Amino acid sequence: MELSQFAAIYNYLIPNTVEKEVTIRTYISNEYILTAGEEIDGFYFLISGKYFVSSQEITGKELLLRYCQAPAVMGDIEILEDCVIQSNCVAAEPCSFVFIPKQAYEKELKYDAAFTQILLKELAYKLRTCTISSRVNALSPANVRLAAFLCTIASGSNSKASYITTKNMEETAALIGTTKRHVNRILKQWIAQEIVERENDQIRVLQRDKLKEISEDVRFE
Amino acid sequence: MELSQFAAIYNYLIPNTVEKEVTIRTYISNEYILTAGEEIDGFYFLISGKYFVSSQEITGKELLLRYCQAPAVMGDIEILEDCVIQSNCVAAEPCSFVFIPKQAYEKELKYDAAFTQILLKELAYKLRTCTISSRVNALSPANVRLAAFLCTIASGSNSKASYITTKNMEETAALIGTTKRHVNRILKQWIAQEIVERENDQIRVLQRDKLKEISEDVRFE
DNA sequence: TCCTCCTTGGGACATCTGTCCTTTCGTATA
DNA sequence: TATACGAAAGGACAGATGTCCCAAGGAGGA
Repeated sequence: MELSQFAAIYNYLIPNTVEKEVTIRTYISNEYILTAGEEIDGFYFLISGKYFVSSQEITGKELLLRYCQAPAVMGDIEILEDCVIQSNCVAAEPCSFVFIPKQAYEKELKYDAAFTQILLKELAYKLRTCTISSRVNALSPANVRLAAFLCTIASGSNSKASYITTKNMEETAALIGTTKRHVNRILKQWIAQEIVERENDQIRVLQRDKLKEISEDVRFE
Repeated sequence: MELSQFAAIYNYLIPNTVEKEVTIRTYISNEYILTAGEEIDGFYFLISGKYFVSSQEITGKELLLRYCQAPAVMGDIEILEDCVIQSNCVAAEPCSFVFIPKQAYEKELKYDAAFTQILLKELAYKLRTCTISSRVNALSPANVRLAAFLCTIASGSNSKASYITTKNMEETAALIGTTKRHVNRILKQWIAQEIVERENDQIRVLQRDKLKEISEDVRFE
């Protein structure tokens, strides 16, 4: 989806913030934006920041579905399918959104051609990437997924070396669909190969190229 | 997505078949409808029959993405994202579609509110189910996926006992993301438990309840 | 300071799954 | 008929991954 179209929507919506019940919502790092199982209240158009989407099985197992940066929309599935929130959305860094209440959409935007085109493109994009990651998740072993994960979250940082805090290994492991134990196994192997090193609660990427090689073009975005 | 809305579209489109370049396309069992990597020529609205969608990795590995029955649409991702065909679509039984050429869509339907709503709902539905199956494929072991697969393809048949032809075990295995060898292992175990039996090239389901239990509510649809 | 609780890393083992290979069997062909 | 070829089942083994558990270390409270 092209940013220019998104920008058009933003420009259209933001000036009307007060009058049309359209507001800006902001979240801090690690804050839950949406929680699976709850009711959706409207559309969220990401303006800045990144968030990640994960979903949970009945068993409690979690899985990273994708990382999102602008332009991105939350709430589309839920409003269009009239269902509860399907996945957890958590801010990966400070995020701000243009928020459009569900009622405002139903009343004023549902048959707005420009708005619907934006939604269509966004949904098609999500579906295509979901299809790709579905295949990848199912067919790639855990070390490939872990490498892809590290590449993804390290993508914003310094290109020479990056530090990744592992304050919560349990959750990190769950996000890529495996266990802490197994992540440790993989890391230990990479440390032996000097691809990464550990220090306190940080994983430092030493050879990003190697990680990219291992991840085989898999990306969570 | 509700069938009634789909019916409305069909009723709207079909009478105009000749004038508007809208045609009916039919396929026999096992025929390829769309092949990944080729160009899309239009929208396909399923009227009758079932097809399945699978995708291939560079490695040649295949994975079942979903089974579709009416109402269902093919070509939406490709046209909206302007990309080549993302997945293979193969008729599971004789299928017929209302076919709308891409140009006809661009010219006459792109800003048609009713048509856009149909697309939106279909995309949202696909995205939701893709999300679910993504998680399931990634987190469920092969026996759960195989049970789900058998339940899905047996769902149309007699409820007491069903026969499934395994003319092509290799492909069946690939579809659920594993190998023929492993499928055999699982089947052997189920035969010992009298959940299924094999005869010639058929798998006969003896205890569908057990399979449903094993499949843990996983469905490819 | 000492105790307790929690988290983390990793050992041991079981299970899941893929790869390779052998045997068997049916079919086609000389 | 005998031979050859190929598909299918399954044995053997290795690697990937999950489960259970323990020891070490850090944080917080008595």
